Amino acid sequence: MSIRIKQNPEEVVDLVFEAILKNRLKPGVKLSEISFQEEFGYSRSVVRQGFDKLVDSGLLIYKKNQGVSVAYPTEDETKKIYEARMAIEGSVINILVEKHQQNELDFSVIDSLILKEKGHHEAKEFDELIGISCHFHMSLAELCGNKFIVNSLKPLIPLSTLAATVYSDPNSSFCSFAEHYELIDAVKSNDLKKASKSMSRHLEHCVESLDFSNKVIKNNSHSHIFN
Amino acid sequence: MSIRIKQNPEEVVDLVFEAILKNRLKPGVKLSEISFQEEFGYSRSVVRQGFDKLVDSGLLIYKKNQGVSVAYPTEDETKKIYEARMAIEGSVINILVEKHQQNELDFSVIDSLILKEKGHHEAKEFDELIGISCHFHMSLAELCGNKFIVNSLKPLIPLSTLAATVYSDPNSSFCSFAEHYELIDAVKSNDLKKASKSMSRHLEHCVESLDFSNKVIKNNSHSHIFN
DNA sequence: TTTAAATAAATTGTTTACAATCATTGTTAA
DNA sequence: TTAACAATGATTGTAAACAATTTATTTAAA
Repeated sequence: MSIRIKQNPEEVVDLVFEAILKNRLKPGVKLSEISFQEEFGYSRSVVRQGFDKLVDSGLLIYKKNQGVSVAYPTEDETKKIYEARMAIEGSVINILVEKHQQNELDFSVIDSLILKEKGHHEAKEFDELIGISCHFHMSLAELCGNKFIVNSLKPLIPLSTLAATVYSDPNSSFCSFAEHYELIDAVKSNDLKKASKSMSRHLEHCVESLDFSNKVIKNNSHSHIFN
Repeated sequence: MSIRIKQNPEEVVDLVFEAILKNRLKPGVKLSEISFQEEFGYSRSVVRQGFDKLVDSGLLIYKKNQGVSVAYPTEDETKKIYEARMAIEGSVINILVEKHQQNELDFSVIDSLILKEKGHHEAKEFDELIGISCHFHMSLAELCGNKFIVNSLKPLIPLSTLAATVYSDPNSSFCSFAEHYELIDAVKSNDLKKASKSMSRHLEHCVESLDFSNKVIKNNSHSHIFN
């Protein structure tokens, strides 16, 4: 077994990206370059490059001489994140239905994700659900086969997760699995109108499930970086 | 007059961004960190940070140990760039018409751009037209008042310019000013259907005006960085 | 006790130096 | 002449050192 030197900034990006998706990195938490270096073994310059990318995508917030912290979306930002998602994902549906009409779509990834969602839903493992739900939306974009569309959507998904962490209402369910199923069903039956409506209603429901009067979490203390 | 030390990576980004928009930086040209440092006075680390951002946005292509060069879109990529633009800008039109119906839109920026376009068009200054045309599309996105939408579209516009440089057909006109006017007219008259159609046809025309059998330019030699 | 100032510590910003890699040129042999 | 190889030069990759700034702690005065 060879010792691999970690020096790829993209790994830092993925580490933070996935940590946010899995809700292990909370909004507002400060990330210091040195702790990251010590925790994961990347050199500071590599950590910095990764952080820079994450700042560009909006997942981390940068303040001069104060480093970076995980984004903490405001109510207004949250609504605009979803407006942007609607803009992009609405078009994604258009493309998918058109592609499906020409039998160019392979649903295997999507189907297995829905199955996974169903499993976690029935087992009431709601924490797992968030991450998979995000992957579902990303997979839809990837099905378009257009990297530019994927790149456009990419930062918006974890931002939604952050918003959900801040404004989640324990009483209502966020990004429901049933709606995902309904959406895919409409695509599969070549029903553009129904699929479009399904997507817009789904995203609307996601926002409606949030409670903006109830800000949760502002935990800046941390012995280890991810909890 | 104080001497200002240049150390903002964002300035490097803007420099390259505008150079591409104004067609002064040609597709495929290699950019070396050192020449950039010597030409513009930024330190290498600052140049590097700027380049990194441009690579992330897709404007520059990065190869390990070989640095960066200006993107050179293939035919397939070009079509996907426009598919992605259609996805985003189609939704932009939806948002704008809805906003206009509630009198929330200030057309002053757009109107002055169209006037500028008209001037250059009549004066047959076609080189100037490209840059302004790009600003027109960006301004439309900015009118939405949603930075996430703007960020999504941002890299696609200069990529379109690069594609136009590679595949431009001298016989047909690219991104015509008349269609811009028609588009805005439809928005102003609250005609969603017409505005949507106008945008999709406009983008289609942009692609149709390209001649993919005729690759132009592959000029890697350069004494100075921008020509 | 509280507040303010001064000092110390920790973190970020930037440059510089060195290592690693690639591209080019020059040499030699078929 | 051409192809393969070796040596050189230039460029990029990385890390470490130093400077600047912010944050935390201590000290002193009100």
